[in-house]
Amino acid sequence: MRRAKPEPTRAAQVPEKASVDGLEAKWVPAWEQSGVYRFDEAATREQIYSIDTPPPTASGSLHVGHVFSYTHTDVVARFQRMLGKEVFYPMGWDDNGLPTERRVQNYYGVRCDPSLPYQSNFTPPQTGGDNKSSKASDQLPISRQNFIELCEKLTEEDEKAFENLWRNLGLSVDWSQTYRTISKEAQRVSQQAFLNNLRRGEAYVSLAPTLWDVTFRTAVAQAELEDREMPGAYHKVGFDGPDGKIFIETTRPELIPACVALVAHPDDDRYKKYFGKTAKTPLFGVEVPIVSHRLAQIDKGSGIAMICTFGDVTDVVWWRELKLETRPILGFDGRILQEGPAAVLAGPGNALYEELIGKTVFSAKERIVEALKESGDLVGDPRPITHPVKFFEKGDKPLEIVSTRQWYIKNGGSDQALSKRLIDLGKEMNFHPSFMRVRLEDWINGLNGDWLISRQRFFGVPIPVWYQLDESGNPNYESPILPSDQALPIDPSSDVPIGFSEDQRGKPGGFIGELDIMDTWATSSLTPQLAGGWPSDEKRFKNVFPYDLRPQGQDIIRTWLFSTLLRSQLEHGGLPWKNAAISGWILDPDRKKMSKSKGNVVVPNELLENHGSDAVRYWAASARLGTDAAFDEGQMKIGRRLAIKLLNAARFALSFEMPQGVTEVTEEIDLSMLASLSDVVRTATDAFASYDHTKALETAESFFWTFTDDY
RNA sequence: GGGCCUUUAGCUCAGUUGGUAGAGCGCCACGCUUACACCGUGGAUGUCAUCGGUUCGAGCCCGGUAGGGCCCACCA
Repeated sequence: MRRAKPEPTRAAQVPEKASVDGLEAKWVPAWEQSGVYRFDEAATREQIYSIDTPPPTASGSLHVGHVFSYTHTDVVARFQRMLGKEVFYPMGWDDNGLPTERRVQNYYGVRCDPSLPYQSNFTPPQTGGDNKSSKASDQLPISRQNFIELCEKLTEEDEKAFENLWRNLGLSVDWSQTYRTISKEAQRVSQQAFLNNLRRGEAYVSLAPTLWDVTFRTAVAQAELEDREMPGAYHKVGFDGPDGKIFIETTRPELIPACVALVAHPDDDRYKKYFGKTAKTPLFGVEVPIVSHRLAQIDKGSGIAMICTFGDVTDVVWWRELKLETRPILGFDGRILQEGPAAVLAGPGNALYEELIGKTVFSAKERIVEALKESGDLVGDPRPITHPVKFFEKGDKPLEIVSTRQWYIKNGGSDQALSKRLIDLGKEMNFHPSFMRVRLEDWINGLNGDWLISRQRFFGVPIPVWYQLDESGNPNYESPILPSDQALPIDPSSDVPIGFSEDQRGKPGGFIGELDIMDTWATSSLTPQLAGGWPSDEKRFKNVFPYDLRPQGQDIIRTWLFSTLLRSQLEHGGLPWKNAAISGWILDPDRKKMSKSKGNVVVPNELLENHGSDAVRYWAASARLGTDAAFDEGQMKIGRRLAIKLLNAARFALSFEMPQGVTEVTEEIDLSMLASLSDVVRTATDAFASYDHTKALETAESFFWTFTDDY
């Protein structure tokens, strides 16, 4: 039987003066106590409307944008409840991952050094440091476990602040249904889904050139990239060709020791004669083949380029397709490797390479340019340009490319059938507004490889595998040792695989644990499963999955929406939700996107205090889905005025004696009012049903003013 | 290079299947009319970015151009 919901209370007495102040303090505890928004597990699927709520990054700061989009969702939840639906409206916190680590570093003044031992009763050197990045040298190195404990402590505090904001905003969330992406349960779900992917051949490990952030010392995925315009310079450099100098133009002369070939377009008459022959690199005198490839651009620079391992992603394509040699010179720290390529060490540039060892890319470039000038291999002065350079979206230094062993999940980037299936699923999904669908399609069509999910970080869900060591102590990466499903969650760096004992860790014939953790999105992509109790609570999961609604921001279509769709297809063979409601940005009054770095962010708590929750919600609700909205306190003042007017109108209506014994409305003016009211109800209901809350608001509001002014 | 959205009153925005341009804010004038001064009543305000096409008729449909915002792309 379904639990009876409390009746809405009708105002028992009419207050002296209507006021919207203090409503939050009154209703937040009242809702909590009555449990009016609790999800009823006894409801059947037809009675349920389920929402896969975005778990905000708990380590981020609260933002008006949050208030804006979460209000859109709440409006839908309340409408569905009015229709009589049992609404599943949980809330999660995305608390694992890099943003948390960075916040902990700055907040407590520490950094993680996995080689250090655990300290009990550890007190961090500071609390409450700001979010500006502090220098690594000022941070106290602490053990992995100490670091993780601080992460857990701080995220719990941050989550409380979020919850308070949501409660004050009046979100009708079921606060008994919360989840954290770092919790044991979330780790279990995440590891289980990963193991399922692995067993079905959808997850795999591979040694390959990988985009690498030298500051965070981790691999990053395609979805986390962004381009930034950076100053650079073309350096015209001469190679010794078969019949004299061949000039190339490069922005990265420091990679000359990593050069493995020269490449030009197959149709380029200037260079055709050289294909199949070789040239010698300047300074280092390494002999490299001259090859042809369609991606070489005739009109770019001199039309012939050097291929290095690896300067950019095109180099990777050339290297792979042309089966070139590998001459890496950059380490994980972004500095020139101690151990240079054999061909370089054996050549005339040996001494110069020795000088470069340990230098950053920047200083290596300076030294190389100097050397090129001395040798006469640099023609003219470097020509300054600005060009787009790939960055990790959270990083400060350009990404490098290094060869590493990483875990991947198939995402259609190298699988046409899967790619097509995902696009078809996208077409099955209702996007609100519908034009947002093309962003998903663009993304799927533009994928150029599988999803790299491993991260060389600390605070996250461990990849749950071990590797067996052979007699010489070399790990067998091809067939990892898996835990049993019942054992999850596990941490392979402290747990031991079945059939082994701890003293075999790291020993020949024994095992080692995978150290990498999974990317945040590898867990966030499972929010439908996490909130829905998969895989243990089958009844709950069947009742809420596939969800009715996924609300989210337009900026994370390529990440959250896409990866959730992917995991759902891989695990369940279909859509994770029927509707995706996409909210827009908040722009400041100058129509620029609000962001922390611009210093134009408005703190939501102050807004709620100054204007009242209803007023802020009114502002949020007056913006359509998918449309960027200006931050407009004027609109909040109108909302506040409307709320007060409503209270006053109610006060006025309640001041009349109810006539006794009258059961029928007969006055024409009354009938007319009721007729237009029912039009309003119909229009507003239709609008809500098609996720058009602004029309519903406008219709109701305009009727209300006619009602108070004229009726 | 490809794509999406957007351009309507000073501001923020509506304008349903084509049929004489709308709201709120702001502005101006008038009103202390016991629900509301956190108010009410009344008023002024537009070459619907631009050029062309379809049509009896275009803010709306079609094509071009420009401004603004965003996404994607292998960017030596």
